[in-house]
Amino acid sequence: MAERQTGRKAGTGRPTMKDVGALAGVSVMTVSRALSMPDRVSPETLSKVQRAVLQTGYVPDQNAGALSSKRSRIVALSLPTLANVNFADLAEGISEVLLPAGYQPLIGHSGHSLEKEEELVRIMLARRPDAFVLVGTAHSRETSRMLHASGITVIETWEQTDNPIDLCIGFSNRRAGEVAAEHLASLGHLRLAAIGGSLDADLKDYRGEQRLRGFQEATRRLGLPTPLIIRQAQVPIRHGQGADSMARLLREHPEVSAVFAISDTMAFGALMECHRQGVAVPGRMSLLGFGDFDIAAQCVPGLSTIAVAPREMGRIIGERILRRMDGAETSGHEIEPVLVLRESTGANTGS
Amino acid sequence: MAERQTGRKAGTGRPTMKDVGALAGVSVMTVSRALSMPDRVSPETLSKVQRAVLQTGYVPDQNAGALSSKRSRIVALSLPTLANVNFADLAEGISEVLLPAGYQPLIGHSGHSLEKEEELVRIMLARRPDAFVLVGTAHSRETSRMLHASGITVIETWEQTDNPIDLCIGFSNRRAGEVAAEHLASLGHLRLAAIGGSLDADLKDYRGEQRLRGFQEATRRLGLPTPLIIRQAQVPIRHGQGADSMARLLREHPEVSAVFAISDTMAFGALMECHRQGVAVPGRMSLLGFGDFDIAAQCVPGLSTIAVAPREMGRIIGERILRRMDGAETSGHEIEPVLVLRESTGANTGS
DNA sequence: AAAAATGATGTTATCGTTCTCACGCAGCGG
DNA sequence: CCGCTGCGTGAGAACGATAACATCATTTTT
Repeated sequence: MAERQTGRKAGTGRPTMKDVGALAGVSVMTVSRALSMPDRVSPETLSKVQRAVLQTGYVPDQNAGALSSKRSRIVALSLPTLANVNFADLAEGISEVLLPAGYQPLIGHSGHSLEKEEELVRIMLARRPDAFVLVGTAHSRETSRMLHASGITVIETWEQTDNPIDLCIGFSNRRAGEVAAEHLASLGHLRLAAIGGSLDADLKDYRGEQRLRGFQEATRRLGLPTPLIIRQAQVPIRHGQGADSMARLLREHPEVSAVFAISDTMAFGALMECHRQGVAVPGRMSLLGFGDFDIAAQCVPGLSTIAVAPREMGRIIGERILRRMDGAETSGHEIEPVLVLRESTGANTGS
Repeated sequence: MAERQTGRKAGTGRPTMKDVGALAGVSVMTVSRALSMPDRVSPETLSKVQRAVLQTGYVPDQNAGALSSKRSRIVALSLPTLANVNFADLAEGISEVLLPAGYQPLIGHSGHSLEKEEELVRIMLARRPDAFVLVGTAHSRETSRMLHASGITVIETWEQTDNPIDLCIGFSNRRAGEVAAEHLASLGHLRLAAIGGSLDADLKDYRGEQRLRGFQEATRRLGLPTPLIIRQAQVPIRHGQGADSMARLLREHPEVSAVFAISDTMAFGALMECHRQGVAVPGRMSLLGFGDFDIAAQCVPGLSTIAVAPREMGRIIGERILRRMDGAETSGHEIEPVLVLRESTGANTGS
C-alpha cells in the first residue's frame, strides 16, 4: 500500500536500469556503460551487471535511449509493396546489414501512391529514424520538404536521378530498357513491342515508364520502326495483365516477333498466354522480362530477363547507411542492369 | 553565443511542442491536448495551435510520447521471410488496419530459424511494442519467456494450437493436409505422394511438416496405401526443389498418379518438370498445391490449391489487436483452409 | 617525489512528451 | 449571496535512458 510515496506515474512493472543497478550494487550510469561500452567498466563490475541483467530479465528501452541520445537506431524504409519479391529481397538485404549493427529497419508500403507515401513518411518521421530509404525518386512536394527538414540521411533507390534529395543508390531504368531493345535487335527482330505501362495517371508505375522510354529510344536509335506499346497494366502488376496484353498483341499485331515486358510478372503471364494459344516461344515469339524474379528461372521455357540484384542493392544501401552513421562521407552508387539469357529469346525466324 | 544558458544537452534543432506552444501563446500541455484530444480544448485555441503546427512544420516525437504514456503504438511482427507473397500479404493486411488507427507495424524476418526469431524478439521488445504478432507456434524457451514477461498482447498465427501464449488466429495446417488427401482420394487416385519437408533439422519448415502429417493421416484413414513423401525441400522453398522432387518421383515411383505439394512454389516447380518431361497434367499426374499464390491462377494448367486468405487473416489480426488496445476482451479465431479447384487435378485415368 | 594524466564510478541535468493535480472562472440551485 | 459543479488551462513531476561534468583513486611523467 505504502509502496510508492509520491506516486504520480506508475511504472510499467518491467525492470529498468535502476532495478538492475540496485541488484548489482552500482549506479544506473554504470549499468548503461556496462551494456553499451563494456570496455569502459571494470571486469568485476561488468560481470556483476551481466548477472543482474539475467536475473531480472532486463530488456533495455530503446525509446528512452533514443530520446536521450537523439539516435533512434531506426532506419525507415518505404516500399511500394511488400508483395513483390524484388522489394522483399531489397528489404531483407538492408535488414541483414543493419540488424547486426544494432539498427532496426522500419518497413512500410505506399501502394505505388505518392499520397500514401507522403502519409507514410509523415508517420515514420514521427519515430525519428536516423535514416530514410525510399524506393523511387518521384515524391510529392510535401514529402521532399519533410525529408529535407528532418536533416537525416535519405537514400533513394531503384532508380537513378541527377538531383537526389541526398543519396541515390540504384540503377537506370532507362538503361534497362535500352539493354532490352539492344538484345532483341541483335537477334534480328525488326518489329518490337513492349507491354506494361499504366493508363491510370493516379496509379502510375513511374519506373516502368522509364524502362519503356529507354526501350523506345534505343529502338529508334537502332534504326528500327517505332515499337508498339501495349499499355494496359495497373499497379500492382498481376500476371493476368501480361496475358491480356499478349492476347491483344497476337490478335492485332501479328507482325511483332519480339516483346519486352516491363516486369517478369507480366512476362510470365504473356508466356502462359502463348502456351494457351499454341504460340511457340521463342520460335514464333521472343519474350524478354525484367526483374529476374524466381519464376523466370523455373518456367518452361526459362525466361530471359534483366536482373538488378535487389538483395545486393539492399546490402550496399545498408553499408552506406552504417558508414554515414559513423560520420563518414558517402557517395551514391549506380548498379548496372544485367541481361540474363535463358530460352525465351531467340533469333528472328520470320521472312 | 549566449543562446543557451545551462547548455548540458543540445536539442536536435527540430521544433518541439514548446516551440509550437510559444508561437500559439499556450502551454505545452494545451498543444498536447489539441493534438490528441481536440474536443478537450476550446475551438479558438485549437485553431491557433493548428496554425502554429503548420507554420513550424512540427512533427510529434512518438518516442517521447511512448516513454511518457507507456503506449508505444508499435505492433511488432515477426515473419519467417518477406520474400513469400503469403507472408507479405499477411503483413500488408495487418498494416492496412493498424496504420489508420495510429499504430505502426514493425516488421522483422527470422529466416525460419528459432534462434534468429529469439534474437529478433529480443531486439523488437526493446522498442516496447504494445502487441506482438508471430508466425507460428513453435518458439524457443527463451522467446516464450520474454513474451510472457513482457505482459503485452501476443498473437500467434498461421497455425492453430491448443495452448497459445495468449491469442491464436490461424488455420490448422493438419486440416489443410487432410483437405488435400480427401480431394485427391475423391478423384479416385490410389497411390498418393507428397513433396516437401526438410531433412535438415535446423532449418525446419514446421508448418509444412504438419500439413504432411495431416495428409498422411487422412490418406490412411481413407484406406489408401501410405503415401510416399519426398523430402528434399529446404527453407526458403524454391521452385527448383519442386522440380527435383517431381523428377525423382517420376523416375522412382511411376505408380504415383497424384501429388500434394506443401507449397505452391514447389507445385509450380513440379508442374514445370512435368512439362519438361512431357508428362500430362492432370492426365497422367494430378497436382495439388498449397497457398494459392498468384502464380497458381496463371500457370497452364491452372494449379489447384488450398487457400488460406492471408490478407484477410492479417486484417482480422489487426482488428483483434485494436479491440484489445481498447481494453476489450478478445478470443482467438480459426480460419478454414479452402480448396481452390483449377485444372491441375483430375480423375485417375490409370488402370 | 610532486604534478599531471588516466581510469572507474557517481551525480545531475536533460531529451520531448503525457499524467496528475490545482486553479480560475462561469453557470446554477437554494 | 454562497457553495457546488464542470470546463478550459497551466505548472510540475515523471517516464527510462544517456551526456556532461565531478570525484576519487591510481598510475605515469619528469
